[in-house]
Amino acid sequence: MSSTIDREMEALRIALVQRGLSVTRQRCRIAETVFSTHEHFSVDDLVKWVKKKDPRVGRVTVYRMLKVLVDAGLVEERPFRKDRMLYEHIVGHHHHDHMVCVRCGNIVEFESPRIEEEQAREARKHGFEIFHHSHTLFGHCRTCAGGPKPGANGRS
Amino acid sequence: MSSTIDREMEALRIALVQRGLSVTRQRCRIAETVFSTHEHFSVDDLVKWVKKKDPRVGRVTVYRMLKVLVDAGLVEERPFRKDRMLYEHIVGHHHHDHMVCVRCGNIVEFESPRIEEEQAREARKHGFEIFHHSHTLFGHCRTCAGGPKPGANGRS
DNA sequence: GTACTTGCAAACCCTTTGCATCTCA
DNA sequence: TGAGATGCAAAGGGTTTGCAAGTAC
Repeated sequence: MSSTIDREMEALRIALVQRGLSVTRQRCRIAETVFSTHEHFSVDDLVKWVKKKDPRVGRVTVYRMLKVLVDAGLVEERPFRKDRMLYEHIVGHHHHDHMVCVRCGNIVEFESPRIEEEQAREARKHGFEIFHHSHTLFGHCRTCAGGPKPGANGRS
Repeated sequence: MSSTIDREMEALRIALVQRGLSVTRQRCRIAETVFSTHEHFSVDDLVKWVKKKDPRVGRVTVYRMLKVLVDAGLVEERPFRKDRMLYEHIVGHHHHDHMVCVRCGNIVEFESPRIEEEQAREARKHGFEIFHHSHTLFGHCRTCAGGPKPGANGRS
């Protein structure tokens, strides 16, 4: 199982070298931490996790390392919240989109090849060249929507 | 033509009264300004436009009024930029999504009933109740992509 | 006249930057 | 050893809040 992380750490080292950046203790700790999570996290979350392993890693370094990880395509930004940026560790090239529960904050992932196709068609139609996209549904998850609802078709 | 704005101002007054809020000079100036634009704007843009009409309207009131307008469904937030929030005046119930050019900042609007359907199907599948969604493509617009590209099929 | 609104300034909070010290290569 | 990395503290920049003065109704 840890071989997945090993492979990702190898990809990281390559990414660093390609950019002329050094492989430092801090960068490795941060990357390891990111690679071992599959939740959406804030900078603050990441700082806490990393500091638990090694208190000698500073918040500023985490910010700077996240930029590198995003640039290398190992992490993606998720602008789900207006007060802070969230990040997600990207494994391989498996793409998915999100449904965010505005009540409990739960995040459900989904993927739809049909949407992707249709989206590509729309882009072509407008002469637009897609680099990446963000498709997010906001509402209530099964739990939050299901609670106080007998047979009705509720809406806030 | 201005009857459209008149109708929207009427809707605004109703929205205010329903919320137990007063119809003040500032709120009217801000709403008029929002209703007469169809571009995506930042708080700063709006403050400038409103102050041009009436310098006695403060930035804080604009922030507060935008919250009311969003809550009333007359304006929507567009989290296209990480450094500041953008807003858009919603006319009627005509929904559309966006393609944002990361080079020139140009915003192209598109709509696809097929995507909407597929999206609703995905939500149903996960027991998710959609309130609103955000679907944004980031890349190069026709102009920016068309420049230095002979026949290639570029991707970042 | 009273309760709500406004707007200034200051506070907040996330993020970035300046700079002296430290570390990788 | 030297260029690059780190981390502290402070600055930056958008957004929110406290509060006294002003306004709608």
